[in-house]
Amino acid sequence: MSDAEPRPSTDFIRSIVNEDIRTGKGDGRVHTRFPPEPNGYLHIGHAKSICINFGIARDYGGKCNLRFDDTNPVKEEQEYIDSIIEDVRWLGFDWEDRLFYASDYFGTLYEYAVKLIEKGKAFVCDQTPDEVRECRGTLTEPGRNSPYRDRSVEENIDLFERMRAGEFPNGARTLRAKIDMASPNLNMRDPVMYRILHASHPRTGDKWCIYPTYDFTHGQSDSIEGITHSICTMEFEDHRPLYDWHLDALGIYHPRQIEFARLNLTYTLMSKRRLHQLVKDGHVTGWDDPRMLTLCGMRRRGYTPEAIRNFCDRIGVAKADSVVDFSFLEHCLREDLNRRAWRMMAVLRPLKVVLTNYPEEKTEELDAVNNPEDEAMGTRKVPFSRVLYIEREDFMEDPPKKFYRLAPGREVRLRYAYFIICDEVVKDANEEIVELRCTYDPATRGGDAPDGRKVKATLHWVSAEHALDAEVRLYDHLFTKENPDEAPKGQDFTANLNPDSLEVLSGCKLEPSLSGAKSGDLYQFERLGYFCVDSKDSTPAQPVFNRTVTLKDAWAKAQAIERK
RNA sequence: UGGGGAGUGGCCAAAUUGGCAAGGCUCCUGACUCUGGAUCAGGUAAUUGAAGGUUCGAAUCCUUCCUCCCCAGCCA
Repeated sequence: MSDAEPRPSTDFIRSIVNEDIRTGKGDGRVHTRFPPEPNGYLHIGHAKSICINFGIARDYGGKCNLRFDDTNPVKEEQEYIDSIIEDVRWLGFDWEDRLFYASDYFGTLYEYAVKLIEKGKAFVCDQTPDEVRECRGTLTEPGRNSPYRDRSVEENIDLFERMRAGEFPNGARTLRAKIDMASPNLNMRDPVMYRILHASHPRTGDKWCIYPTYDFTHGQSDSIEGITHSICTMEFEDHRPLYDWHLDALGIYHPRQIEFARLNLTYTLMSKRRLHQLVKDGHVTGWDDPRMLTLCGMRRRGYTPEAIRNFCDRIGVAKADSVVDFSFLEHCLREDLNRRAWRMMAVLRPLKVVLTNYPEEKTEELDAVNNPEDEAMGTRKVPFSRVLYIEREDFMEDPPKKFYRLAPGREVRLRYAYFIICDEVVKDANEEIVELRCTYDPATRGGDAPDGRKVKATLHWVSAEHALDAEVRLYDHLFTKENPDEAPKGQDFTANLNPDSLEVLSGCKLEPSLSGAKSGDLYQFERLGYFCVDSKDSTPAQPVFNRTVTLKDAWAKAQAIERK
């Protein structure tokens, strides 16, 4: 094995896992978890986290739990729980019987809290939110102790029990960890462990009126589940000392928290707050709008789980802030679609072509390849007749040098059909081109000339008589700027919304094989891009297709550069 | 001006721990082609944030500095 493959480099998290296994930490066990808060829909950034957590479990023969971090009933809803379960499953991951909720542990967490009170490591504080803020200090100044910090264990226990019993209104008291108000890490300045929230919880209903905070919940939940590596994003790095403090104070099993940089993508926004805003303010049609980088939006757009997973596996895992080019996501998408999608012909902006030397009543069935990348996908028949549609942009009356499609007097090939020559351009009163009159060469049936002559272009087409009508939705980036947050003074990201992010085309002409198209089928409309049936709005009578992504298009690119 | 992180071609990102700067995306050529797709071949692009220092040798070690990100929710 002299020319061994260079071993794929391991990211820093896997290096840590390797080291832990080598040193026998945790008996060589690997157990991760994906811990979403059910307060919104999952997006491509979550996919990265999902792929890391489930991927590491898979690679090391370990396990990965799905755990909802549902400690804030005022923001969380069953709708989100349902969508998250659906999306993680769709992405292709399996948590077997390990679907958990932090709320499953509310009882245990309460006991843990009592334990810390008994150890003198927690106290009930009567300060108002404003007073807490007041005493917290600033980035450069230490905080001051709460006047309630030195209550007796008995009084703390009594008050905490009464908090639980519902004796006090929201915000009246909190349970706080007794750590260090002078800590340079603000998270360590006696952080709140429990707050009073008279709110109904999607899972526990009205059983509780006090709820543990993230900091008092996450590590203990990890501990309870026997998590070995608790992987989260960088903004929690400051919380790690607190994560560790709770676990040590409690003296329970202590997982290790590891932080990585969250995903950013050009032309897209990832924060849930702003995703909410886009939906709420009607800039998109919903969480599953195909322009959204939510998993449900991407699914509706035609992204495959395979493409998303491959993308996540290839972008790498590191701690430095980064912004991945959107074109890389598209690259991964096309790579998958190219080898799986059925090739079809569809004309989006039809231009009528009449073959003047083709018999009026005649129809032929021509053979077309379903996928040149995969012979096993076979061939199909495509009907051909005297009147056809071609793409408007495939004809130019007065073409520039680099344009080598159809033009007056020029010969091109109709894919899988015949060579045709354009003899005449028919215009209406407004000088609009409404029809092309062409002649075909019967000897070129199937697309090859027996005399060996070549044509520069091959066009897609659809027989008018046999065509299916459809609506096609073309999508572009939701934002015009690589960084949507880069807005003019006084304006926010909505100033960068792309007015052309959606273009709806009606009266598109599809080849008849598409009549059986159903949601989830992957298609390439030849020379145009990849398309899918819209899962919401399409009906057999009125089909609606979404453009998932265009094909790479050297001609379009050259034109775009020329226009600049 | 406290604390915590991070800086490697335009964008991600490796570099077996001091040994002669991978790979992918983008971009540009060319070949091939019944998709201006795919594929194949090649190319442009990095004094590794900066300056000093140690060393035969530094992206890796030491000093100083610069820049960016996160933290003052009873959100996660």
